[in-house]
Amino acid sequence: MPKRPTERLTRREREIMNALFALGNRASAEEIRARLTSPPGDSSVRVMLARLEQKGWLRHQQDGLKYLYSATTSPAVAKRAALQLYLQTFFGGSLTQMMTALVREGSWNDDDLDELKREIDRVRRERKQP
Amino acid sequence: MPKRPTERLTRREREIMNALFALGNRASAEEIRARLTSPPGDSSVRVMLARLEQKGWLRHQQDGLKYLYSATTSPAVAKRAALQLYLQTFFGGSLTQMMTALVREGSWNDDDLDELKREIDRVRRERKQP
DNA sequence: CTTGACATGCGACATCTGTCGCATCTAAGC
DNA sequence: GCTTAGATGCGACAGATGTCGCATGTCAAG
Repeated sequence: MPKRPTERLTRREREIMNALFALGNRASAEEIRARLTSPPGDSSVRVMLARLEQKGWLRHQQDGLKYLYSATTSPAVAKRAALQLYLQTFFGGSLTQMMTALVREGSWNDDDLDELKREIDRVRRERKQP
Repeated sequence: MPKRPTERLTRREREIMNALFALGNRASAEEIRARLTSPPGDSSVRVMLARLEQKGWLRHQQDGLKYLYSATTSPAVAKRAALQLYLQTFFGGSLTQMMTALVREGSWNDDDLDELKREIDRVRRERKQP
């Protein structure tokens, strides 16, 4: 009966979820609090965490005295959703367009570019034999 | 005297800004409204637009009878900020890591991969002569 | 057993959000 | 000159949001 996340996230709630993902989807109230902009009191953060859990976005597990929180939605799914929104907003939904733009605009060193090329070749090679 | 955006954006406000960028940073209230999830009444949207303008995130210009809105922050800057947040949240801030991950996970066709490689080569070549 | 250091969670509350109805104001057509 | 279609913006308002203080509970050290 882990309730499915339904209601939408507020600004602070979204911020908390992001912090949680940045922390590897496993963190205490205090670790999360430290990552928030203008960190509110610990009390406030725990209220938000409780609300998020209530809404079905989080679960917690006891760890000694404290709770460790993690998202019910997997990071992979959240990551994909966030990217989708970003693409839709700034690149008309085109992943290719974004990639080429980033290659062009990013500040890359030769090693990065090499690695990227290697990755491309590897993917293409694996594609040949399905 | 175009006031600098200061206060933070609410969920709906963020959604409106995103819609505006997706529309090429130049759109009417109605065009924006159509892009929102569970579009509210037109009256509501115009209140939000007015608030955003009040807060310094938007400006408007008359176009016949109606207003055309655009962000005071350039799309380029907004794009960069959004990416930064995404990277921080899901890839520890590493652009390289994200790129290789996307090459690996994305569903690419050969043309896309070719174009990407070509872009990489072009960037590397231009780098050689600074 | 008392005390401290940490945690959780409840109740309260000022403010912000999101939404709408309606009064107005053009511009164009009868 | 009326009327109509399409816009803007004001005032109101219920409910959501974000914050905190404090009561409570637990473990470990004195």
